[in-house]
Amino acid sequence: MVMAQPRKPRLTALDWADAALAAIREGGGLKSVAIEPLATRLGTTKGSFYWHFTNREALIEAALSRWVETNTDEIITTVETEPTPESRLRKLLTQVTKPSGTDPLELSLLASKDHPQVATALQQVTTRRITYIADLFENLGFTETESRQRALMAYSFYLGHAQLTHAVPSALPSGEEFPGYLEATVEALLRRG
Amino acid sequence: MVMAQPRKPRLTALDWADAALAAIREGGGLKSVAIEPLATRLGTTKGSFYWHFTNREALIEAALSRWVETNTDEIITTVETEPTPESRLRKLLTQVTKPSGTDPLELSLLASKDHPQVATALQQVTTRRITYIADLFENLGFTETESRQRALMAYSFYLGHAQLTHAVPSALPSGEEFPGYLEATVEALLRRG
DNA sequence: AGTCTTCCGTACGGTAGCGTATGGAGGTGG
DNA sequence: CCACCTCCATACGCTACCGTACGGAAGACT
Repeated sequence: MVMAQPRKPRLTALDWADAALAAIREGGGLKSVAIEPLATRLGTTKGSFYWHFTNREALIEAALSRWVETNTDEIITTVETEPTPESRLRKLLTQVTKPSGTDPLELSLLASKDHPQVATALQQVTTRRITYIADLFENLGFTETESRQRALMAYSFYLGHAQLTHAVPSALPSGEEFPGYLEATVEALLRRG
Repeated sequence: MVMAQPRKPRLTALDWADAALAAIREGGGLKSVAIEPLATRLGTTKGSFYWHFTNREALIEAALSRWVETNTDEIITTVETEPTPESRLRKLLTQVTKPSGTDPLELSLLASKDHPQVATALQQVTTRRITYIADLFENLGFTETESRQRALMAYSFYLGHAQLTHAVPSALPSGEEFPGYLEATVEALLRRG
């Protein structure tokens, strides 16, 4: 009798790219994109990897491209269902500041910002996001300069908050205090001179 | 005739600790605290290192202790010369947001936050700073809760701004636009409901 | 001067990962 | 069914670094 074998699956380049992203997420940086450990994790060997990619850099390139494409869109599309610009901004900040709202992958990439390919990926994602937030403020009636300023404040706040969430969570308001904190922040961002 | 020899200096543990901090600063993370390269840089060998320290962890420990002691004090003391709480807050934000105002070492440590010793060091420094900023707000007449909220906003903003400064500087207001941006931020933090 | 302690140089073995070479299994088309 | 192509396994050499062992130089002490 033949047992249902775990059916050794042939891998694709995408499988490797996703595994690399998972490794970055969990390992906290680009350093954990190591071929041999990844191979073990995928239940295969380096032989597979070097068939699909020429070297480690190529894998990183593929993984980062995949990240740039897939990460921001989903958040923006969910936020876009909100009716008014203000509710969108509120929803956006609520989403991204809740403890589980920040993908560790993002912080891992910030931690690896010295790597040139990561730098360009961050560049793209960051400018895109800031532009989107600035548009929200413009739709609220702020001037272009004001909008860009407040978008930057909001995004800087988000980045710092994400850092604190994962590095010093005890410094943040907990549980029931949190909504008030977030509301105070939104107010500060929306209040006019 | 005897040339003035470079006088081979005996090293101390502190020399190694400082070299480690420099390596973290320039290398962008804890990973660049590597004994053999450090030895080369100090013009010595591993033999020296393993005399002063038992292993790499001990060096990291020493370096981080040194950082925790020496980093925040200087900034706070300079700021304390300002007369009013508001001018102190303004000065503080001005200092830490100017492009050269953020020590890359700090970002390098945030990038290595997964390391347990780095985590505790960050914990100490962060809570100390946030407490100090919250005190400033309290002296401005805000309630304790408001003060803590705004201190967190300010500190999160600082962290995010630091990230952007070093990762995507092109996203930030440049040159002559910067003072206005900073002023708008300070206003947002100070404005009352 | 002789001894003792401090500090460092050097040689060694061990681990982790990159990249290469090469053979072979298993599916696919003629 | 045979030749071929796709994909993977294995073995190898190479680099970088950690930690240990041990000997020796150079000042300090008497």
